[in-house]
Amino acid sequence: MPPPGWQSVRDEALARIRSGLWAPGARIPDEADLARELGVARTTVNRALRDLAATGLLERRRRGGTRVAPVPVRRASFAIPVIRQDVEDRGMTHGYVLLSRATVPAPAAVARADGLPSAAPVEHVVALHSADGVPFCHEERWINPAAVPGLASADFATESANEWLVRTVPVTSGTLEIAAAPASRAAARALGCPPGTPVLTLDRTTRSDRGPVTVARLSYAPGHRLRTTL
Amino acid sequence: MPPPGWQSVRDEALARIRSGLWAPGARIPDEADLARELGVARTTVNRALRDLAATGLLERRRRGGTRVAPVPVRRASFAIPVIRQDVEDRGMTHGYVLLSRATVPAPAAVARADGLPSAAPVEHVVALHSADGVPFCHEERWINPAAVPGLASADFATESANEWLVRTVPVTSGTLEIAAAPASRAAARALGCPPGTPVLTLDRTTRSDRGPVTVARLSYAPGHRLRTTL
DNA sequence: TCGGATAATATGTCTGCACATATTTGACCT
DNA sequence: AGGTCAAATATGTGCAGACATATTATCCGA
Repeated sequence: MPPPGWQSVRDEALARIRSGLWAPGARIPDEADLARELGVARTTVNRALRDLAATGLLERRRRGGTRVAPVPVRRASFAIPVIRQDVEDRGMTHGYVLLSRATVPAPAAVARADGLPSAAPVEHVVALHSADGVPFCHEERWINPAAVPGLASADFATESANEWLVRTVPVTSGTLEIAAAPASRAAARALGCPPGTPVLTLDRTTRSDRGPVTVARLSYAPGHRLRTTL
Repeated sequence: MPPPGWQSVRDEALARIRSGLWAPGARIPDEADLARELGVARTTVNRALRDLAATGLLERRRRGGTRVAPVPVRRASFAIPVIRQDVEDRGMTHGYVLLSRATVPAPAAVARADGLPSAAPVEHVVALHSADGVPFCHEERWINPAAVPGLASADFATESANEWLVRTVPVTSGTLEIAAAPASRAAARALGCPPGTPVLTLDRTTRSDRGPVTVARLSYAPGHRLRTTL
């Protein structure tokens, strides 16, 4: 009988939920009882149940006990990788081309998303990532020079702004928005599809303790899918 | 001096990463040393570092020690809620209309995604969710009757198939794919937009231990965004 | 020099115990 | 009845100590 282990406890709890023994909304035995029943320490039960609660299958409240979530709000997690790694993980070779770079006044939408004063000077960087020579992802990015020392001397011709930034600027927080949008004219040209083609877009904003760092829109080639397992 | 606590340890580690004291790729002190330095038990340090590793900021290997992830692959997690709840959480009232329901031979794409024999009989359910009366999400779903006892007597006119299923069938696993696609003719009509309009689609497959349960495509109204914070 | 067995090491996990903290229950008083 | 406050309770977290396990480093012989 090799491993009791917290994962076994979790699996046992999972089985009871799935079998209906523990019905949705119903309260389950408390940690101490389960520990006794399963012959493990309460700490171990705690870890297992905390794990299930993190995935949304259980709801726990102090003194209120633990109950099976009435509606199992599954929680899906995606790895948000550096694009080069994403491509290479698919067994393809990554290509990168800098399309343009310039200092411009921040467009209104960017200033708003980033919390920058309107029309503040920002670095505008546009690039295209490819996989095995096929356009993969169009990257349009605005960088706040005030929060990024050394920006002027960064060379985005050989390294993507994304990678340079994660290497250089310690990011403290940010947001991510996923949407479907018609390909902009520039993105369409770069991706080799007609303007207006539906493309998956990821809009990221990141901040450091020096203030807003960058706003980026990634437009993936038509047909791209984000996948995860539940 | 209120709470040392594992969260404080995590925050301290975070600060060291962000400040560059612990550089990307570099190895950090081992748990025992940190525990001594911070005046907590190793268990506490372990929990803190495990937490950071789960978010992708640290990489840990037995005997190999812990190091700062060279490229911080942030991990974003979305709650995949029941649509009604999603709408209500936004402070809007949820509406639901069943558009059609029929038993049909499984389309090839569905059979493939679900691992069903081609043209097996499946239940085809189409519905529209609305928020404050405005079209919100078009739901097209195929259900495998073989894995869902009681399907015939389910009433999808008043309750969405989604909710009925999560209430009725214990799901063991599944996949989720997010993509951008042109609105199908049916989805466009239901959502009130021209066919071909870019819409965000979520394709879900779910399985129980009885076999494939359902394949669903949710087409969100144009402009819909999935948001998360990093 | 190349393997391969062996030791060293950092993390993974369990246990038993203790105390902290959020909630709920219920007793008590008005 | 109604409201207040104190107990009871389940989870959250901490600690020290121990052993398990993966992986790396080292040593030794062919």
